[in-house]
Amino acid sequence: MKSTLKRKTGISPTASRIAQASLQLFNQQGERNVTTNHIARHLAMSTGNLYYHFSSKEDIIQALYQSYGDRMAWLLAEADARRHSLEELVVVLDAVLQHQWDYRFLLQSSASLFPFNAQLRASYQKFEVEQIAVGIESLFLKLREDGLFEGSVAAIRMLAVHFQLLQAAWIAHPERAGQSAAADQVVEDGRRQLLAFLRPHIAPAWQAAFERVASASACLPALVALSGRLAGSERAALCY
Amino acid sequence: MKSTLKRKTGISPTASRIAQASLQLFNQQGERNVTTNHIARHLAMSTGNLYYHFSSKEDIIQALYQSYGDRMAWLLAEADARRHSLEELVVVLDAVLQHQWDYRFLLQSSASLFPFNAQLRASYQKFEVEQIAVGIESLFLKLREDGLFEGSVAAIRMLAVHFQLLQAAWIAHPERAGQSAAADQVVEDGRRQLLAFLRPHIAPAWQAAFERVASASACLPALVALSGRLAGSERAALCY
Amino acid sequence: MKSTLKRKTGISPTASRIAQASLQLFNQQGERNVTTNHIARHLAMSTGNLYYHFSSKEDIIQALYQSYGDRMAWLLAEADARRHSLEELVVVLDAVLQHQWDYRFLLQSSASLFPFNAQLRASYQKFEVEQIAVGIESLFLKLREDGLFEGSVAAIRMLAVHFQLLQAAWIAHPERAGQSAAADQVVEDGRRQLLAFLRPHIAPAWQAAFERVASASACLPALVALSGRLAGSERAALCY
Amino acid sequence: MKSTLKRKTGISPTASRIAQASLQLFNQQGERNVTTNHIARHLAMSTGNLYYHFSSKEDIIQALYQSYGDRMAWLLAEADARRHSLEELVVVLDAVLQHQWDYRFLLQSSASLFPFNAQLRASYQKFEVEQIAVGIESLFLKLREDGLFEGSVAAIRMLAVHFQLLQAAWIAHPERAGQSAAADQVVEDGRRQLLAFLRPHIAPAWQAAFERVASASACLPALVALSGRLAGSERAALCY
DNA sequence: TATGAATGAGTTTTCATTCAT
DNA sequence: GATGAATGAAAACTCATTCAT
Repeated sequence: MKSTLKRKTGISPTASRIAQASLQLFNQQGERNVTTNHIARHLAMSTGNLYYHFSSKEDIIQALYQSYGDRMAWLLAEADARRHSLEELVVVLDAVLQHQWDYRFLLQSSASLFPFNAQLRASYQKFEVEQIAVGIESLFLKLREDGLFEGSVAAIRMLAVHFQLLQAAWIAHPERAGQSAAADQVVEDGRRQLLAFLRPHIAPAWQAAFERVASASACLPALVALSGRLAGSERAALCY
Repeated sequence: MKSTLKRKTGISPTASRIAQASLQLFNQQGERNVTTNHIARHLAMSTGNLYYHFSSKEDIIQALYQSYGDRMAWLLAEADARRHSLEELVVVLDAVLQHQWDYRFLLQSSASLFPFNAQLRASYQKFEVEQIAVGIESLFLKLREDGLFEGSVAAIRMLAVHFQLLQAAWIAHPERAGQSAAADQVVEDGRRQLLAFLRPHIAPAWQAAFERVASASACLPALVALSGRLAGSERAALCY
Repeated sequence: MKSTLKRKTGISPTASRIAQASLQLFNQQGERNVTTNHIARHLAMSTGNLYYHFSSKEDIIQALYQSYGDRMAWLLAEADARRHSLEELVVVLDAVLQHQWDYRFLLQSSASLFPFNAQLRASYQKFEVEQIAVGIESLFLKLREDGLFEGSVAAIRMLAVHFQLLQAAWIAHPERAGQSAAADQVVEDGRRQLLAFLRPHIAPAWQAAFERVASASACLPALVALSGRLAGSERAALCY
Repeated sequence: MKSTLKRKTGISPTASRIAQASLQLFNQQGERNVTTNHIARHLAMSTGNLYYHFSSKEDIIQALYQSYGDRMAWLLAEADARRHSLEELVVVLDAVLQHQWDYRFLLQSSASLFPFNAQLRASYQKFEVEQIAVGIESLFLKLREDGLFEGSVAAIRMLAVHFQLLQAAWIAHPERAGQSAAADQVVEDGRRQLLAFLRPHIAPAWQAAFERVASASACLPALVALSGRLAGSERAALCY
């Protein structure tokens, strides 16, 4: 698992550069406002070369979506593996928020990306709905069985849906809460808000532990170290 | 307050027809995929005439945003006025969800509309942040003072933010929750989910009343009548 | 029947100009080497305007094919109506050759136009195969019944096919016979060659008349007059 | 004279493979739709390598034209050598038709290949006009002197031209005669049609022999054997 | 010989906007 | 108010060809 932007093992470094630059520009200026010419020019590269590596603009977005979904699924699996430690769960939450922030153009323009784009819709079904949504629901239900959450199965299911919606909405519209776009701040505030959202559903037995974790700043050395393990080197390569 | 699509009192009926058709097409096909030529053709009208009434495509969106914000602010005032009756509050919630659904293209593509669009950004600041967000927060704090909500001021503030995010996310991405696009269903499910979201924060004294309202179907005659008063004639004019 | 380049009654003069210019450029330089930019520039017109009148380059070719087929079918009907006069038949033959010469790019590049072009293939089936080919066969069989041709039905059927192939081949590759591209010369030589091709199949009773017509030059006043009636004013508008 | 695709004796087998693949793809998909990248990919070869062996796409077509013309001239010489046996003449005719079918893209798109292509035009002059056309005319005139054809020198000259045009048209547009693209069928029907075309010009003394040959199927062992000698090994190398 | 990434001019097409009538 | 033809800049994408290795 080197770089999540590599679609297959051995993808060319140029394709990787194109994907990275596209991600950066899409995030900064909006996918709509970034043309293939912009991307190529940004990389001091000919359009022809860009199209040598990707068959279309859609193909680039598709590849980005792929790598977004891949890592998202992996993070979900991590959360599942670490679900007995609240501290580690929060670290994963941070990593998820950071990841969504890294690919925020997808969350911000997914609605405008979908109409009349069969391929992306298909990917969306596969990743977002079938994997991510199912994974989050499953995680929440397990946490309920572990005793973390109180409430009926139906209630926890709904909680999972709301959690996912809030997560995405937070990333897509941080400015709605009067937030400027400093990455770390978005992640930290996001964590705080999501934890606040979950608080009423935490079982009494866990509340003390929950408050301890919730009030801890992101800078605790242990968390940082763990976070490093999760989100480490490859992120540096992807995000501007 | 006849039609919320009129920018000023006495605006031409043609401009109104243009705005209505644009809203319909934007919602159905995505703003990105609807050209000014489409709109004009849809109205069996010349492009030139369209540009006689609106100075640009952006101007149309601006007008739609205006009318969206106007009614939104009015609904918020209604909620404030009716905040002593849970039944009526829910009616307003329905009206808000319906209104957001009517203008869903704004919620779905706001992120992709903003970059490099100073005017829209300004409107956004004015309406969404200064009015709507402030209004919701203020409403929630008043409801807290009325005894409906339990929690610290900070907690209720956060609740208001989450409430607004969830509302918007629910409208913008109904498919994320496996929801098909049947308007009435979206509204009804949205109400149910938002109430479920609020439930943990309802003070014990109100819980019985809350459950009564939450379990009531949308078809209770009284509610319908009230809803009619709220969402009445102008909606018929706007929505196909 | 004003101009065969008008697809419907009342087509805009600009669309007509585009079609005419395209026909001229396609004939002169080959469809392959003529871009929509060339056409627009040739008419001192913006590309956008060209695409306002035709939805694609294919659409232009389609329109040309349409008008080619329309007039071709009409000429065939004329031939049928005049089949009792050899003189008049020859006049129609001239008109057909002239018409094919006017649209020679179609005959020259039909093979390269077809692959992967469903619409044109369909038009081709409709016009060339179902109308023209059937029409020529039917004409030849009637002429056989009139006593002009000798031979079995099968033989005359084959004669009709060969006649059509020769006609097209003559227009498509006049240079193959060492012919320069002077329009009138192509037509006159084509007529002579096609008549020579038919000669062996003429029944003895008609041979004297046939030779008289075959040896007559194209300039006989009567023929010219008749030809004028057939191929008259609209040709001037179409062909450079 | 090993492979007609070798431009000089001893040309590299790679160049040969390129020419063969190009021929195949041009025939199947039309020269217009086959890019040099297609050809290279089809051969699992790099573009660079293709351009090492041929200086341009035109160069490939040129080479194909060369080998087409070479074999055509050779077949014509064969026809001349065998002109005293009708049976053998027909075998040569079959070989010619097969050869033209093997290179049908040239006949189908010659018109669209010529404009602005000086080299090809030159080749065309050299092969088609100076050699093939002259050769066919000379053959027909000799056959006239041998007593096979009746008619004036001028008439036989015209017959030769028509024969060549029909041959090419038959190959270039088999669909024009409602013919599907099965190679053997095209050849067989072509022979039948061309013989029917010649029939009226056969001198009475030869008619019995002519009918015998014309009605013989292509499968007579002797013919097949002879055909093998004519069209043998090199065809296997050229055609997919 | 061979590779394959890179080039760049060109192609079709789109669309917000203008303008003469 | 209304028409609709016209504009032009820019978008996505293609492809013959080159070049460093």
